[in-house]
Amino acid sequence: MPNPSYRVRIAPSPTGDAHVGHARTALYDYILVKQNAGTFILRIDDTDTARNTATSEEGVIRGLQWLGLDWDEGPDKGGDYGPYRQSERLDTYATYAKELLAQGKAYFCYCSQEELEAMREAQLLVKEDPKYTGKCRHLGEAEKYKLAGEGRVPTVRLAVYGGVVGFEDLVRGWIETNTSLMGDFIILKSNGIPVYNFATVIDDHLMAISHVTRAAEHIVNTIPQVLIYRALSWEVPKFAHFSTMLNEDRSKMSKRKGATFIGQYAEMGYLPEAMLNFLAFLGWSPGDAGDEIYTLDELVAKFSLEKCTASNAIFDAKKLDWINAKWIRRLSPLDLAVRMLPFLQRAELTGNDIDINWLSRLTVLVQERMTRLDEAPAICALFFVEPELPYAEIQKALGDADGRATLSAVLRSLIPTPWVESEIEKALRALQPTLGLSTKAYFMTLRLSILGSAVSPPLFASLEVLGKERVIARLERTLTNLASV
RNA sequence: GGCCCCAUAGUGAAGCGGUUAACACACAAGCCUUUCACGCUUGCGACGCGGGUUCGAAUCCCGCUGGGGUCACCA
Repeated sequence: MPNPSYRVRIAPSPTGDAHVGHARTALYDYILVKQNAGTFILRIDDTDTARNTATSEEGVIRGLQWLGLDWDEGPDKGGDYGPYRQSERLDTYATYAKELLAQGKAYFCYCSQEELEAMREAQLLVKEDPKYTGKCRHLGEAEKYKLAGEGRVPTVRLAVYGGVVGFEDLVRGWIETNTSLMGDFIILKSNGIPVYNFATVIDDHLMAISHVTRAAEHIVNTIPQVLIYRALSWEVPKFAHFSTMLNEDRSKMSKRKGATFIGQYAEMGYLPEAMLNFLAFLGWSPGDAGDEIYTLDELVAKFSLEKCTASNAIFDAKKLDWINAKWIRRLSPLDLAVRMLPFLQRAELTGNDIDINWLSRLTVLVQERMTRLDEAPAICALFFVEPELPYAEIQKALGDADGRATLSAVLRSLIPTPWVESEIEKALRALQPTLGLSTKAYFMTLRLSILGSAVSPPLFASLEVLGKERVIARLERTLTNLASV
């Protein structure tokens, strides 16, 4: 049942490119929204002034756009709940911090970083779990005045009173912990900028987010967030924490080990359709038997949070390859040609002046032979540049047969042949019985002599696409060189 | 180390107290075939360990082990 009150957000921090983990969360968000005729929101969580970069916001946006996961509200689109960049909402956070301060639910903390570090070390020394002692919680006005007079700029901490606090997770069930294990935590840094947990709560509430979806590493953040919701007397949204994606060695996916940014996958020649398909099945499955090739629409039809797994999943590049190959085969030749073109251009096999219809004909020949777009240059090269012809191999394929005579006959038969696959095949087959070569040896000789390799797309169709002139030229080249061997 | 999450073949997973423990990728073999690839068929291969509960546990409970996360004026 569609429910327009579904408001789901993806909230990346612009400290890098779009990560594959973000991509999967965004995909699930997108699906949830589509299923419920809801609203998908992009919010930029840029409260980390030290690590933000302007270009990474663009990178994140570009990545999501490449995947085709379009949002309804965001910094680039506007919306009724803006601004959508946390750095532009600082006054809002300050307002709520003041409210909590006024109610005595939060307080100023004048401790310096050095003092905090010293406290931590002292606690560690006596084997206590380090947590803020609450030293500044009950400071009198005079003391505050004095500390401020020393030039100390305070942070704001939320007073935590202990007790068991929990929340319902849509993929994991009830999760709780004893908050007496945590100290009063900072909600506003001394520079006036809120800490992630505080800003997130304020924004999720003000933006009327119904479902807070994110990766499992945020589970521990949820408890302090629940505390903030309570302090503000706000209702908590629904939470869903998805499994962590791991490298093949079971470590967390990181930039150091293989590709983690979706831009990298685009460059390697993965299709966005394949990427989405693959990511969807990492941490979720429809629960029925059958192949796992799904379009976005099919995912929207089948997905449910209840079927998400809570256990970590290893990012299996081999399976991604298989899905990508499947998707490449699903594209129309023209579509594939258009997508292959940038890879051919990057390899300098062609420029912009290429005939896309001719490329489509070539595409048909290589479509079933590619798992990634970046293989296109290697597979297609023989149609663009003159290959080295492997004379020794040709000689070997010929065996005892006379190479000169054989190729001359082929040349004579091909020159008058109308240049379409069926005619080429007819002519070439008709010639075979007169040559005293086995079918295998005959076609291998032709393949090596014209296509330059024992491994190639189908012979007759390749000749057609190559064009009569180039075929004749290559045969003549072989003929000359064989003669001189 | 404390706290939290997780645990079915190499990988992704189905399973929800009684099954010959699905399916998909990978791997192996065969078929198809003028090469490669596609496709098809078959095969290999799993409930981490130990206690309970029960007539009966992959399924429920406890412990252990293992993996992951998190312990910041990062998000």
